[in-house]
Amino acid sequence: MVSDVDLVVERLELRGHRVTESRRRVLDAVLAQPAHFTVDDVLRSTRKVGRATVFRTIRLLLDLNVLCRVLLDDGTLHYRVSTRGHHHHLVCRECGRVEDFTQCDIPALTRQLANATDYEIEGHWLEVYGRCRACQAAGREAATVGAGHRRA
Amino acid sequence: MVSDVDLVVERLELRGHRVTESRRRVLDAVLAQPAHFTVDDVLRSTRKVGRATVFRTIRLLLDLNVLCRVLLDDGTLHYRVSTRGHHHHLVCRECGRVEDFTQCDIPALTRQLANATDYEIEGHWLEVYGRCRACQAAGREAATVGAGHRRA
DNA sequence: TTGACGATGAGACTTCGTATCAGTATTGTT
DNA sequence: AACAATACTGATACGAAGTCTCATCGTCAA
Repeated sequence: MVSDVDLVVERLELRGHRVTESRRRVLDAVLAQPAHFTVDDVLRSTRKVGRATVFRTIRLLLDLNVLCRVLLDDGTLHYRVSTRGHHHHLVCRECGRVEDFTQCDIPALTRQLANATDYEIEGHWLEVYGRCRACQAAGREAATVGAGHRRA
Repeated sequence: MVSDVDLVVERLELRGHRVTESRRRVLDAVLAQPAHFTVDDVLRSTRKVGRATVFRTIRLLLDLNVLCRVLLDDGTLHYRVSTRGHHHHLVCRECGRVEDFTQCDIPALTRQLANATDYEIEGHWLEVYGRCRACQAAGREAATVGAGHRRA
């Protein structure tokens, strides 16, 4: 829904932020990325923008809910253009493809938890990992490396 | 269940790892920590053990399921002695207290998702954030700092 | 046109973690 | 007991990810 440059620009302005050349460059780069990406990917494709500015802009876009964070199961943090409000990610461990989903029954869980613990639940973070259909079909056996989390 | 030094030592030996002085120091330090801690906390309380060894040992303990990782909502990674198998965390945003829980209906979610997406679900990561009873009672209003994620 | 202030970029710095590597300790074998 | 093989260690260099500082610049509004 909010995947369009103009909409983001509008949102920036509404919040009193300036729409500068640098920000536009970062924004273009971000929107041109594949499904998910690291800050480094953006850095590499915005050669005329300072490192700090790229980080600042990405943080800004997070605050504006234009981007969301995707936690890969090796612990690395990626970013993704956020196409809806609250959602979660289903990440393929093999090819890295990401699906969004919203149909988790988290409200029920929240109620359950609140009852059981007396906490006032304010938010949650859920990432699900698996193998997408294509990777299953390709028959490649997942490496199944113990329970360890190692970096790429 | 596995919060005892001897049990961990046994587990190490079973897996063919040596129980060295350094490992014992790290283990003691870890078990002496409060509910959750960073690697740095452990580093500070194990003065005679090398930095690399502390990291290595913590990774080892993760592999042995003696520790698990807790993702705080500011994005920082903490560790916690794992008292049961698969579980999730409910973290108080104010005081940092952590409760474990297992009663989430993730199997149902998994089935649902598998049907809807044709993924083969292999794992997930869920962290829930809120305010514990004590913090609510203390009446301290949560700072409500926009949607930003800032470090401590 | 001037002043205030937001934004920028270069680069130093911090934090968290891994890789390297020479040296030490332990183990099993004979 | 001697030995080689191997596990482990700590110092340190390195790397990735991100923040902070600060002088400078651009833009808006009076």
